[in-house]
Amino acid sequence: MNNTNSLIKFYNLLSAFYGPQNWWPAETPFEVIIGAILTQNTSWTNVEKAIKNLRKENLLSPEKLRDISYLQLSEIIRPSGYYRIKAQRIKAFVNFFYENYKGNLELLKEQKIEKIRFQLLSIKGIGKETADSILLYALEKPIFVVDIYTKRLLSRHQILNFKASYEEFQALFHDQITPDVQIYNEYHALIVKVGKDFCKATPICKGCPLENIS
DNA sequence: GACCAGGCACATC
DNA sequence: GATGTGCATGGT
Repeated sequence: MNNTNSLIKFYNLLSAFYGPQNWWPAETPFEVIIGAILTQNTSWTNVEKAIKNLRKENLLSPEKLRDISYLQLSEIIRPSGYYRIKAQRIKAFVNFFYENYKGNLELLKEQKIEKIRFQLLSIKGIGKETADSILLYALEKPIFVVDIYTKRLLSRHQILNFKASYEEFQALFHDQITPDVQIYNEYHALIVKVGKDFCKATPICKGCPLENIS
């Protein structure tokens, strides 16, 4: 199969099989950012417990997270795992957010995508996937999010070696799919969905909508 | 009890 | 640049 067409074919098959994913599962863009940090190497069900705790304590705002102590925050997000380090990371983001943008998402959103990405990556605890998740799902910028499922899926379909760089995976999507926030949103969500169903660390290819491709 | 989950930073070679 | 390790809870 021609790789130029395969990513589009994958998308069409996944979209037909699963339908709309309605991502990101959050009530506000700010909540997306917090969720993006909490879900690092962590199952979403655990993140949900932490988000639920935050909501119960009415902490899902920049001001509240700025003012709460690190120790209290870490206990509240404990169910998400890595809770001490994640509390630091949330604090680091919120500090950056106030120092540079007064805690105002609209101000952040006005900036150029390259500038935002560079600034996010300079925050300790925010790497490429988290930065791109924030850009796409919270700030609605057309950038593709590469995650473990993306690497498994494309490597298993012989499109790219699993050990290829984040940028190489991302470039495939950017080159082969016209940048579009809604399409990138849906595609990444579909990859996570099919990944959870079929493309785990030990894959189950039987029944996968992409089972018979290439 | 082992394995896995929507990463990242840091040490070492 | 590549590889190894710590970080941690909760579901299967």
